[in-house]
Amino acid sequence: MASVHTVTEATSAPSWDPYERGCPSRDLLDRIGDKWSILVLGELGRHGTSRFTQLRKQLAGVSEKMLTQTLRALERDGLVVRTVYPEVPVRVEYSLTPLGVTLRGPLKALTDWSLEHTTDVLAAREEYDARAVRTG
Amino acid sequence: MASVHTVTEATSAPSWDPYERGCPSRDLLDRIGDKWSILVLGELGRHGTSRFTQLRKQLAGVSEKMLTQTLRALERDGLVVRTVYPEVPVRVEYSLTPLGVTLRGPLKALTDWSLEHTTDVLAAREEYDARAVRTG
DNA sequence: CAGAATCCAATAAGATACTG
DNA sequence: CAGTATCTTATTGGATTCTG
Repeated sequence: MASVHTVTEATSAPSWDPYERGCPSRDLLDRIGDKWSILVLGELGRHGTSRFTQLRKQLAGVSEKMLTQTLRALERDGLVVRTVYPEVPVRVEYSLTPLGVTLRGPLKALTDWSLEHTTDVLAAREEYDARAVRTG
Repeated sequence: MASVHTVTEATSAPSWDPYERGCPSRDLLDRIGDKWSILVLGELGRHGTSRFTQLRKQLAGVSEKMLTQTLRALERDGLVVRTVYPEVPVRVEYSLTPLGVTLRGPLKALTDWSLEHTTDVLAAREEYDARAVRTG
């Protein structure tokens, strides 16, 4: 999966044309397709708002680094908003932007599908692997 | 971790439990989230059936290796079926399985979203980057 | 045609330590 | 708390060469 963007070279203009060939802009699909984005978006969609540490626990397994990167990327894409409360110690809350909310539907369709068809896929894998063993 | 796994060892049983914590099974999301799966699925969804070389052209940019890997993974997951016609030279056709067809809806929702909101995301990125520059 | 095999460069991911 | 910095390992992706 591609680039959780190495930021540093703020390429203002993308070199691809989102309209060419009706192509669904790999760039955007990559973002939601990366390792944690869907999960983060899902959590914020369900929870409404979460703090950094809270998210870390909910996503069980994500490292601080990855969570930060994912959150930053989502923020940059206008899907998530980061609010800092200058208390002591500082409190930071994340939630979906209106644009992020429009992604909830499509995302839910996807996670619903995965929940619904997990057993099918697992079965298919077992059969495939079994056949592979027999075939050599 | 023994570095002995050269991929080739058909990992029969996954070590995670898809039912724990109502988690939307990262394993499945990972599959469709990888670099080419969505595009391949999309092509097969639109086209109905495609041959290897045909797919390579339609996906413009995929290497043989990646296309093969993606196709194999999708086949293993029961989403794509591979049919070999023992002609000379051999002809191989790929198409969606019934299970794969059930993914069309969710996937279309996603690609439609990306088409619809590309400009929004692009605008958000520019603003974010502009602010980053000002902020330092 | 439709891959398989191999090698190598680029990225991503994770662990750990440190900070305002 | 909410990160940042740094280092190391693991995984990806692509180019190339070869084959039934």
